[in-house]
Amino acid sequence: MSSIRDVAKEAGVGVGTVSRALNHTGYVSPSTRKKIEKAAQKLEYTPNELARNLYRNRSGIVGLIVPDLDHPFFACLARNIEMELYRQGYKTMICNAVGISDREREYLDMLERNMVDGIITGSHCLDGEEYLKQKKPIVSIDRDFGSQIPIVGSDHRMGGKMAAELMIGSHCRKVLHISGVSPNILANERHRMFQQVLEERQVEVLQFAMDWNTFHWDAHYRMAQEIFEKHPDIDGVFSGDLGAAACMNVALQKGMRIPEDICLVGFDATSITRMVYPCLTAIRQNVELLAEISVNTLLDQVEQRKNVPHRQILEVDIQRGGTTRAENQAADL
Amino acid sequence: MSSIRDVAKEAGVGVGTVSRALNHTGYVSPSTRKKIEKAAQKLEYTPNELARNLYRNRSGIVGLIVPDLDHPFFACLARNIEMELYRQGYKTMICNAVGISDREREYLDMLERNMVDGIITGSHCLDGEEYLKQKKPIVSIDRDFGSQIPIVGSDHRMGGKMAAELMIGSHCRKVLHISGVSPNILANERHRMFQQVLEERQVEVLQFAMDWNTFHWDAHYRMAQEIFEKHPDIDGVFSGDLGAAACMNVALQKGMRIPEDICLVGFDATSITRMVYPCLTAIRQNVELLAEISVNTLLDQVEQRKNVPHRQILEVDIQRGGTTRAENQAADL
DNA sequence: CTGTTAGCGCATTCAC
DNA sequence: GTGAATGCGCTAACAG
Repeated sequence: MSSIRDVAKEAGVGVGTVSRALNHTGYVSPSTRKKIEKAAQKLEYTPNELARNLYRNRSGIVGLIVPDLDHPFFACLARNIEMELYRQGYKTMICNAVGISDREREYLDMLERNMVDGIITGSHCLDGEEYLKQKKPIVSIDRDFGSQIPIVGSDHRMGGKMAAELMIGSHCRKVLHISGVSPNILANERHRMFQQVLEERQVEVLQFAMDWNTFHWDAHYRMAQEIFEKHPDIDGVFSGDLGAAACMNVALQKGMRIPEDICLVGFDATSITRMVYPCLTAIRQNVELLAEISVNTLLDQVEQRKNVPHRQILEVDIQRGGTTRAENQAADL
Repeated sequence: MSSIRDVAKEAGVGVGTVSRALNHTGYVSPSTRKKIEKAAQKLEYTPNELARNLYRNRSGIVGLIVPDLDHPFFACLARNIEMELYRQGYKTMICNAVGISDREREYLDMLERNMVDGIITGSHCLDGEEYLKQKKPIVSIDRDFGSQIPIVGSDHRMGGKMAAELMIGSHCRKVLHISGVSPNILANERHRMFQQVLEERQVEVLQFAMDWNTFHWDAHYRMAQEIFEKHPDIDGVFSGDLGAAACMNVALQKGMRIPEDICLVGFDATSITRMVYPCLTAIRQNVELLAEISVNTLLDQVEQRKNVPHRQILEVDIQRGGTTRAENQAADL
């Protein structure tokens, strides 16, 4: 671990010159530059990022908090965010919150400790207050923490409407609606809208609340079993991809035909919707754009490039699969 | 951003005392401790991790390189590794390599720059040489870089054998075997073994090579379509979960019955094998243990706790699903 | 164009 | 018990 000093000594110059030469900042004569580069090479000099960070008081790291990495939507989101951050010269530190609010809090602490330059959070365990205390940049995905923290998310309202219309177009009469329960998240608008549109058309809607912090498959599967035990007569399901896939699995197991006996619509349109057979009809979130905008909104603040809007809502669209009927499509959006 | 100096001034003591008091290291009288704590609270002092890192010459961050976060196996692995690292007081910096060897290389650079204390790599793009140059701790998952770098992985040999016996037990006569191509990875033993066992029993095996660095669903799906076009008469498929699921999807689409017309066995047994219907029979890797051992092997080096074994191979087991026949199970393992 | 100096914030000697 | 001094490795300002 040779330092810049060793290089300076080896090249017979001052440390400042070495710094300028190696960073291509400021003037340095071609001849001394050569000497320095040679010395650096000889000593296998590599700059110490830790020292640089201290001086600059920034780490070039962005914290990303997700509820669970092992969930198709968040895995995909994390991937895209990581790539966009990388493209812009930042590293991603990841935090799997899995319903442990302590972990979320500790990540916020890292903000104050200058460990990370900013945070993008897709988790919702912690009280809004904890977030509002922060002075460094934060971007929230899908949850509204109030005017202080920029939020970016999908148009859940439209998503709920689209899903409802898919149900109507499929002639469903009794649909089950699985929703999480968490305050101030955009997803709530989707749930409200879905129910409203269907009830206007006299379609019965059964609500099924799922613990918001449950993300793994087995829990979804057990839930699906419970659902069909309690409500064997439903003819439609709207849920996150995982919930819809689980219901589909149980329905098939019970010998139900899709979409004749039951229609299913997922939300997110992650790749799992295309793995199951028939492919799951789903409302698609634009994850790539979500990632890009989250990152830019954060970095605009970190680098003080410009002011950021408080709220950015992205369009959603329909991924048609084989779990809804195509006839009589609702065209009056 | 008040520093330890401000606190010292506020409390009317020296910086050294503040440091000792706040870190609970060394003696400090109860009365001055009180003063210091009060001052710290008043100034909202938070230690600057960046400065600490420089002094200690370590960051407490471990780099994790995966081919693609948006792949069920690696997402799950990353999740478990992150949690184990967290449990042991480390943060995880994630790198999605997606076949871009530059990114992998840059991560290795971060090692030398003291940005991360060690690396766990599950990616395979880069030449082994690049890795061998490193002096700081590295742990490889599934790829053998030679005696310098510890490797941890699953017993692919046994996995291949188990899969072969599942095929035999299902009376397959012509199975398609999808394998990636990459040198020095443990998975190669699985491929070799699978073929060997089947050929000993006069079962025909068609090899299908897939680009190792392709991980997303659509590519797998297209591959599956190509496979059934070229080989409509196969009655068995062995592949990674994604490949098996894709083949299953296409087979169902073609009206084939499972497992009567075609049997499928996946490798990894990620949650997607339980999403599809019927559930996919698969050889399970013990991801939790894989994560735990990788982390411990790395940290044993980072913290110089003890010497680590060069090679650690974990058992695999069978997750029985509905895509193979249960009769005539091979019991002679 | 280049060398010297002064911190970035902290933790650890070592005298007192 | 405690304070002052030293340095982790680097960069930027300032004289030369």
